[in-house]
Amino acid sequence: MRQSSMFIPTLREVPSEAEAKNHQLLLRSGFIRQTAAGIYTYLPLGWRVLRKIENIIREEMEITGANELHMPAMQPIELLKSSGRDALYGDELMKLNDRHEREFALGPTHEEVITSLIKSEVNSYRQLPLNLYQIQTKFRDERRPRFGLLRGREFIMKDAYSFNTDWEGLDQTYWAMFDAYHRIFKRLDLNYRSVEAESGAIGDEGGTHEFMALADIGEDTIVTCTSCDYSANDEKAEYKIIDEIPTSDHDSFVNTVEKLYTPNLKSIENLTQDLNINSEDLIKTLIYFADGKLIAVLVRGDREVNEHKMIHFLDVEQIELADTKTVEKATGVIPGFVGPVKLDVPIYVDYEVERMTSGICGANELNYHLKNVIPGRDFSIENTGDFRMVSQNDQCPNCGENFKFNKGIEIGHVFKLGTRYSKKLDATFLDSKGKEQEIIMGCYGIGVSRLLSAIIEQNNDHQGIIWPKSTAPFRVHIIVINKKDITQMNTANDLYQKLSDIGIEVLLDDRDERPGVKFKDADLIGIPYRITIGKKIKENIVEMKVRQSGEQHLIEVDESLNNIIEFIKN
RNA sequence: CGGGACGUAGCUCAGCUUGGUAGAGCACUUGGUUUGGGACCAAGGGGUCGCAUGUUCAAAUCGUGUCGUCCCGACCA
Repeated sequence: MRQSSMFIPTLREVPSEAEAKNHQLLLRSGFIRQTAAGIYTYLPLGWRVLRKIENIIREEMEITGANELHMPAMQPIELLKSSGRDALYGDELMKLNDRHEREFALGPTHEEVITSLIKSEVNSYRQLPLNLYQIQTKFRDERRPRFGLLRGREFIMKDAYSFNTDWEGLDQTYWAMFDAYHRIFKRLDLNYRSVEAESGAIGDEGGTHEFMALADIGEDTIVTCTSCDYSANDEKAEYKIIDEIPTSDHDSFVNTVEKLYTPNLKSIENLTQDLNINSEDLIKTLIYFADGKLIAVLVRGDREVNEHKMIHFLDVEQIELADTKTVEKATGVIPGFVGPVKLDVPIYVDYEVERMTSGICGANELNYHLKNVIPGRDFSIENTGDFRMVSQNDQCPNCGENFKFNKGIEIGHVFKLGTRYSKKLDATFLDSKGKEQEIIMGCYGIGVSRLLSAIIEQNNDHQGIIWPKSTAPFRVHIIVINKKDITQMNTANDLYQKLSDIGIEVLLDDRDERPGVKFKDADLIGIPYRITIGKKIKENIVEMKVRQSGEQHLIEVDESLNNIIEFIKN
């Protein structure tokens, strides 16, 4: 491709709308432009890279036996109602009406569409298993679109759906897809991890893994063991439960409960400072709505509640922190002074609190806390479990070694759905004995447009993007220093033609620009190999520079083709 | 959805405090000189200052509202 005829609007300055590195570079190097918050146009270079990513995905999907199809972005709302997901997604669904005032939604994913298709087309176990996928635009009206392509409201996703007759079959498909994802992300040269995960609004019945590209900008935290191969999203992460919880308040268990005057000390921080105590000696009481019902969750003062663990333990759909008014009504006091003693709300006690010898908690009375409160004696420890987030000092649940924490960008997610959707949509088949069974499903997503951001986030320097070979928009960038110099231009054209003939993608900078401009743009765009044709052409020499390492080579024109090919191959 | 910031030329920003006919750099057009790391000279084009409304003789500037964009948090694949 000749650069003079390609639309690559590079920017000298960083647009004020972009904060994240990958977003700045995508805009500056002319890969994307913003149309609205979280909605982008992919310019020629950006689209080229997206197609490369898609093709790698396609190749690996075909290996697993998945077939590509294409579903509509627009879905009748009834379809989403049938699974209950219209309510679950709520305002995140992009809705619209047709001329007959029929309501539609722009698909956030396609479980319902494909399940209803399979329901009408598949009747027999002989037609299964099936694995179908598409690469398509998805819509989610995010509360807060962020970081360019990382969290968009319109984005490109590869979504696959598998249909099996039994759980063993699903297991096979699931791990085949899991392996395919590893191959895909390796081919994309990403630094990533696969982790145990929570399933969110998609839902699962048999487990789920996420694939996380490591990056400080990532919105998720992943926990990995420093010794064994345990790794999990911190939403999911477990830890080794320790029986002995030391409490600094040693002799308190012999004492009776004592009331403390704590005016305006609402936060853990206030309390620890003012009373000169450790946050580990505090019992934090949080009032939640669990599917509309009020509950109280107790964790140690230095811990955070893990709402996902609560959802699983209580077997509910949703859990949400109660507002101040509700808390006041239920406990008689505002948040900050709530405690478990004589509390008229079901109490769920984290293991760690259960093991405390005694603690300090809210008194359910304004400006008062209670001291020497003993779990089991002063409040019920009937319902106990692991209800908290992991922390830096926790140990691996498998081997007991220390954890390492990283930030990650979720680039892929695989789910064992089981019968979650087939049950609700009544997608069944007749087994070999003529008995009606629900189809066992799995689904598998990759955030395609998000990958563009993730790759750049991991591959850049102060000059611009450094594309890995697998996804670079072109393999070689030829720069002609002076296009009016006939020898330079002829050599460039010749080399361009020869490389193109053997299938190497070349961008030829034949623009009438000064050398500095061309060099800056080349570094910004980040094509792996740059060949400069300039004044050394008089000595029959061209230059090659590797974007990644910065190393340079002088090459004789006559040998250039072979040398370049030799070099590019590795 | 809570908190905060910003909106002036295609881009980056100044002007606003103290109201008085809208600026710079880059980009763009034309001509010329240049050509190995974002050139130089000369001459140009381009903005109802996000929108609405109020105050005022007069609003980019002050007030109110609204829309948009970004950041932090909450939430979420």
